[in-house]
Amino acid sequence: MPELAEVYYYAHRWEPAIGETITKVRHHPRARVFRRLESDPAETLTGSRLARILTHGKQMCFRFAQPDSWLGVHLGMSGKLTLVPLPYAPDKHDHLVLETGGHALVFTDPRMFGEIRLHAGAEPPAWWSGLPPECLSAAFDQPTLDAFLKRRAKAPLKAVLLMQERFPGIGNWMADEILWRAGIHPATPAGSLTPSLRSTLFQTLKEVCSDAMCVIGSDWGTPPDSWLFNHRWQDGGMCPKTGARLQREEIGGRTTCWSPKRQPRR
DNA sequence: TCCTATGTTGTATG
DNA sequence: ACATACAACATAGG
Repeated sequence: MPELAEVYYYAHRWEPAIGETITKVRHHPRARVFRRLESDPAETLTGSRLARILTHGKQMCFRFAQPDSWLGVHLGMSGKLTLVPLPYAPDKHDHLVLETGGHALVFTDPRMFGEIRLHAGAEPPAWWSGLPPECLSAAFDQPTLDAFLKRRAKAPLKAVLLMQERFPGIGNWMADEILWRAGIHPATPAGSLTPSLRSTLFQTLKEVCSDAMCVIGSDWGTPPDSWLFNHRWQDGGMCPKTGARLQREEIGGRTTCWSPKRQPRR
């Protein structure tokens, strides 16, 4: 489900538990979400204190102290985090439940495309320290974008924007929103953009990321109808800019929505 | 019953 | 080695 801003939103559902100590850990070790686990959650986290909440694109990291450890969470397609009062009876798809004195911190994910990772020790694990620059950081600049578009020259832009190695946090709806605002057809080969369109794409990408963080980031706000967001989900939607019917088709392996008038195929 | 779903990874192919 | 395309993963809901 979640992209950049939704990930931030869900990560901070656990905020009230900062400073609290984990008294009990419940999990189903055989669930797919634990496929790359490198240490046992109960042994590693019990008695340890939640110190910090961090997010990076679609990745989350919860820092625990005394002893030090790193809990990674990826929500996949259907994952969520919630914080509920105790006592709490775990639901069918609650794969990890951390209990403190007052709260249950719950990771739930019916489809199990999400993932839980865990690393014990003071040094950050590679799965956290090796992430690419965030889209909203200064290190993500125009030359960075240009170089990547050149390397992925023949792939459709829609597929390229979904690559987390360069665009951490961008998902299906954000990619469509970016291309729609930029007026670029999603099937356009990444290497074929003029310098002027590359500049437009860069600015639009930053804008969509920052708008998403403002609207969804801390509370859950629904994006306004002036975005493509509210019109792209099902057949029959209308473009809020042109008033014409939106088109939907699979591009880059994902359902893609665009406005033919604004985003002409070249 | 059939289709879809805000994601990533492994594998095949060029 | 690199880039691209696609099946596979598992479940719920329309």
